[in-house]
Amino acid sequence: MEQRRTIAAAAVAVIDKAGIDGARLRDVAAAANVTTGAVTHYFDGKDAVLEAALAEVVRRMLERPAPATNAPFDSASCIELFCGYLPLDAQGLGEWRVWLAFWGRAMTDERLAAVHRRYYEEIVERITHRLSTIPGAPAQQELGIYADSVLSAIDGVGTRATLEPQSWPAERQRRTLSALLLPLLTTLANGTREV
Amino acid sequence: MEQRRTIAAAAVAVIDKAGIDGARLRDVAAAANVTTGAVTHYFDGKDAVLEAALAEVVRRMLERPAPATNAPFDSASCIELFCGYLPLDAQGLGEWRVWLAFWGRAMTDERLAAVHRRYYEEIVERITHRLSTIPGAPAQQELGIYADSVLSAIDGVGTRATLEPQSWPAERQRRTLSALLLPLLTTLANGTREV
Amino acid sequence: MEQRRTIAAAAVAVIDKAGIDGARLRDVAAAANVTTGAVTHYFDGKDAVLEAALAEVVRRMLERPAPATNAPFDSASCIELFCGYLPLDAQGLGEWRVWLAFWGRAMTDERLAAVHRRYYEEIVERITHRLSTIPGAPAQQELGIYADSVLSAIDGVGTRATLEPQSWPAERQRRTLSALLLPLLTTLANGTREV
Amino acid sequence: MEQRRTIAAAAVAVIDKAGIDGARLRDVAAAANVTTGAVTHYFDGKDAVLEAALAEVVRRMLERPAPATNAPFDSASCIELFCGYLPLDAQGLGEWRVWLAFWGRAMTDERLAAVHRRYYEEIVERITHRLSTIPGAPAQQELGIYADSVLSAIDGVGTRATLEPQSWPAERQRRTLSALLLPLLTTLANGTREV
DNA sequence: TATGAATGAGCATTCATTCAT
DNA sequence: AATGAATGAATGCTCATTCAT
Repeated sequence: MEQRRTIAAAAVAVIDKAGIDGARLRDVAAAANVTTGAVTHYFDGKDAVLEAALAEVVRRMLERPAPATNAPFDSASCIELFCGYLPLDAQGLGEWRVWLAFWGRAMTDERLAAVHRRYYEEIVERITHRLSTIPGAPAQQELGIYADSVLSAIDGVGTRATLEPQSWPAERQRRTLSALLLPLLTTLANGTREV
Repeated sequence: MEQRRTIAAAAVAVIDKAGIDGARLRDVAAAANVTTGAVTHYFDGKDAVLEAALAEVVRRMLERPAPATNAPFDSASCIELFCGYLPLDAQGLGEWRVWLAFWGRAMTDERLAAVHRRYYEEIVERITHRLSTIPGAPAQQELGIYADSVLSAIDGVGTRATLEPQSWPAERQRRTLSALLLPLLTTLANGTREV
Repeated sequence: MEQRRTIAAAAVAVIDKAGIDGARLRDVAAAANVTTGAVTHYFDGKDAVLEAALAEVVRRMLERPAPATNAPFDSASCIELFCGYLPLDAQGLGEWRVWLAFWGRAMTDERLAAVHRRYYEEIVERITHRLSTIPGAPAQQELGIYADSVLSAIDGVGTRATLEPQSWPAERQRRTLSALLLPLLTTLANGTREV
Repeated sequence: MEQRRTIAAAAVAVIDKAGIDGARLRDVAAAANVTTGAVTHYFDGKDAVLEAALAEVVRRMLERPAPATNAPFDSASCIELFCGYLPLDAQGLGEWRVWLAFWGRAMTDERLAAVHRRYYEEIVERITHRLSTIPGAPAQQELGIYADSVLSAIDGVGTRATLEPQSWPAERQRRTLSALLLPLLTTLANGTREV
């Protein structure tokens, strides 16, 4: 149903503004221009709305970055690709805020944790695929540790930038992620694997 | 008052178990072996209790890692030092769980955000100090970008390990952080700065 | 309309299963294989559906017992006739369950109370008619007290059997009703009236 | 706690007036001169309040009738004792209204059903004890069927009188119960057992 | 200092009812 | 005649907070 998507999007907006704790179903309904009854008509309850909101954010985060090109490998453009996952603009920041707000809940809510795991699997796969285009890169299987590293770098920078957005403009995020990944990619490209 | 500390510690335990949303003041009181009245006697309200709980976790996280030695620089031991901030054991995981649970709230609660910022400043200072012991390291001022990188790496790995503890035993955390930081430290030690 | 009857029957089934409080119009609609809109199309509201359900049960209860025969009076067969009103089998129990569920509502709902009264009038009349076949029975008018007695006996046994169906198989119901009515009928047949 | 009893009594009053369906926790609280919070402070929820209300009514019903005397057996006074269980006055009617309102719920609520069963056991025991004082009465064990009969008679008359209080003044209830029980007691006293 | 009974505003949730199709 | 999405008032329940002791 189209309304489900609308309500989920409204929930994302409300969580972005008020946090998960401050997100009331009434506000979600108002943001979606429907009544509270409509919300519970489309969802089994608040938890279901929250889960849909998380899924909505995940969907957006996955749609955002430019798809991997077939151009020959280049460290700078590779890093730029990874920067696409960072909260560089207002929209990205909004998504990260909601995404990060769910972490606290995912620890005590198995359904949310499951959505999380699925998202990370997808992201890791994408990163792995990208890294596999590096000339001299190790076998797909061995790339896992590097994909984990890249994802951790993105998460670390993204987290900091989300929690202190004033101090972390896009440029600082890019610089920090580059500082972390450039040596890694160089090492990887040189075939020097000494983990 | 000693009781304040007791209650804050109890709050940490409750949040670890039930999450911030599931943390009721009654449970905190019960965990501290006091009455609800005692809690509101020592604190102005729930937010104050939460803030104290966050401060308690921060205190523990800062006390945990071994202090920087004056031994000559060594990449492996330097990384091992940073690993000390990761959720390698049950206790560390408990702290990270609470710490991470607060991120969602810090985005909409300025007081919590302030505690956060202060903690990061302290951590960044420590990391910077450690990096400054690297032979051929750039000036203290220029080290900021590297300190940010190291902290982001720790946060990224720690976050993932906290959210998927089953899949992230200590060894995997160490390996991933090493993969990220070893090339960085090597670059830094070589004096090659090309960010 | 035939649909009214279908919906009323569905309501009876739902009330039997979930009780009056647990009977939702949605479930009634589902049980009747129609939509909620159809229910409110044929009835003015929930109360009207409930009233129709009660009427349906009353209709069934009146249809159940064998019609009085013209055979010469016989205490045993007379009692057996009255036993026909008891919840002796699964179907009868289902009717009694719904019937009894309505008593609670009838006390605060005049419309339901009216259906009740009409049903009792009909039953009393039937019982009176049956008693009037007893040789030496008093005048129709005086029989009222005995009809009330018989009806009370039936209600008392039926109530208990409905509330504790496990402990009240058909045989126990018959035995109890017989113990109550046999002395009464004997007294009546002897013309000894000393109320 | 004394308050539990107060609230339970208030619940009985509300149910008497509005029925179980119309009994809102807010009204119960108001009737008890406490807030809704106090109600849920003393009870786990609405069901618990209802259960307590039922228990309160049962307690009252058991306290009402005069205790069996040791006077020599007398049919009239024995019946008068049983009449003590009928809704002869306003207070008794109120208790019966609530008691009867619960029947509908007891069929789908095991906890309420359990309270019911316990009450009936107690009543049956009392009646059995009373019947055992009849000269020439059968053994205690055999009295069960008669106790069931007496209880059914009381329930039948009480039910009718509760549902149609206008038509069933005390006198009519007494007369009907007498008509039912006098032949039974006579039969019993004569030692003629032919059930 | 400390208690814990009591408060009551705020919330999700239920469900009969409506109405455009 | 029939649909079923949408409504929104009504209600139970939670829980931080208060206050008399």
